[in-house]
Amino acid sequence: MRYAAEHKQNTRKTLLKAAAAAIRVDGPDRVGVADVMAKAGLTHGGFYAHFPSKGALVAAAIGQMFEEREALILEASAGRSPAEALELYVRHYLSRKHRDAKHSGCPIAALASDLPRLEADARKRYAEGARRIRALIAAQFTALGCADAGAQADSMLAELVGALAMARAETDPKRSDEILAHSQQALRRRFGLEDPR
Amino acid sequence: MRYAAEHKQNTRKTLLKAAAAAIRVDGPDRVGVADVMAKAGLTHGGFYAHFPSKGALVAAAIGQMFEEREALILEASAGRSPAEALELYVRHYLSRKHRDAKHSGCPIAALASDLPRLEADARKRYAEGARRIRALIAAQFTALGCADAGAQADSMLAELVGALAMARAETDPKRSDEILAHSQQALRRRFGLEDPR
DNA sequence: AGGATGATATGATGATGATCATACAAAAAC
DNA sequence: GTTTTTGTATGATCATCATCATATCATCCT
Repeated sequence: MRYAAEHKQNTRKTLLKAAAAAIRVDGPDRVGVADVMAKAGLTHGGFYAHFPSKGALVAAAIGQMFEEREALILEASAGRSPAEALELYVRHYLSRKHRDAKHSGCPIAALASDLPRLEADARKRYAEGARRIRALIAAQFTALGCADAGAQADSMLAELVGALAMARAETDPKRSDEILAHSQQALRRRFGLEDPR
Repeated sequence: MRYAAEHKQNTRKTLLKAAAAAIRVDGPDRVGVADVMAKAGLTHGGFYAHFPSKGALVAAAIGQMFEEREALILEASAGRSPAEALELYVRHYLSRKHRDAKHSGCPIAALASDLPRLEADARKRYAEGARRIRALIAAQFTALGCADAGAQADSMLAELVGALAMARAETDPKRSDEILAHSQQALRRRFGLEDPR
């Protein structure tokens, strides 16, 4: 059937969003083409009208995740001082809510160990996305007058990603909370972020 | 054919080691039963004489990885002061060698994002292993006279794991080296570890 | 020596999943 | 109103993989 002019683009976007959510939760290997199509209310056959292969979908979905994330970060830091923005980022990143919202959280943490196994295209998108997020953090450090803003951003991001991943892997809820709290405390102290509570 | 009394146990151990290496490199989903058997010089059919299911193999292999790692850590810290042991651990963890040795490196980083997707058995083994490694680090902090050794260990481990995972995901070798170096520098400073060079 | 044992091999089964050829249906163009 | 056009659906194909039933065959035990 013939659809409105932008229909295909809309469908593509829907597929990307569905894939971005599913891949974060279940990983690139456990997510099937048919799953993604079904989540968009379609059947598996039409998939190849939108993407040349599953690998291309995975790569594009990774791009989508980072776009979503960047938009969220920019929105959250708008109109805030650098210190406030950083404090908010850390607080959200290491919250129970973020830990439990695997379908929409930070792609760096969600896919950290999957990445080295993916094909070149997907790896490139991920690396670029990670660099952009790192740049957003570094910009705040620069605004704070830090000399080595890039190094600070790398270190902060590493602890954020590691703590979130470990908290998600931990089976004991109390220990999981503790992991988040300990890194939150450490990050606040070492970057001089005030606790607004 | 009838084999020596401990032959089956030896084979089991061989399978576990092969699985432990393969799973770290390719992930639990991309590693097939036949792959593991082939790496042990056997054919796929005999697998179920050793493990009841693939899931059981994955869980046992995760246990194996942590055993290997703990032994390595204990060996490396034997006869060293707490500060020396911590410094060495950080230096090795964030080395290019560790980054590039995916088949034998720290399982926490290698499987971080796979874990939440595995079955309960595997998750338990991983969580226990992570707790034991954390305890080894915490013990060094305690020996150094730290009051909140557990919190310090959590924070250090988080940055180690995050930095290694991100360095492995990065496609640009220079940036990858930088990520390792920045976290190494940050960890040294904040925990007062001397650079022996 | 010869049968029993037990680890491994062979080969099959059923499920799942990526890919693709072809059919369809309805809006748009005339 | 008829003809194109073009997203989507149907159904098939081929590969991979976990699982398991059964066969093999060298050694141990009697």
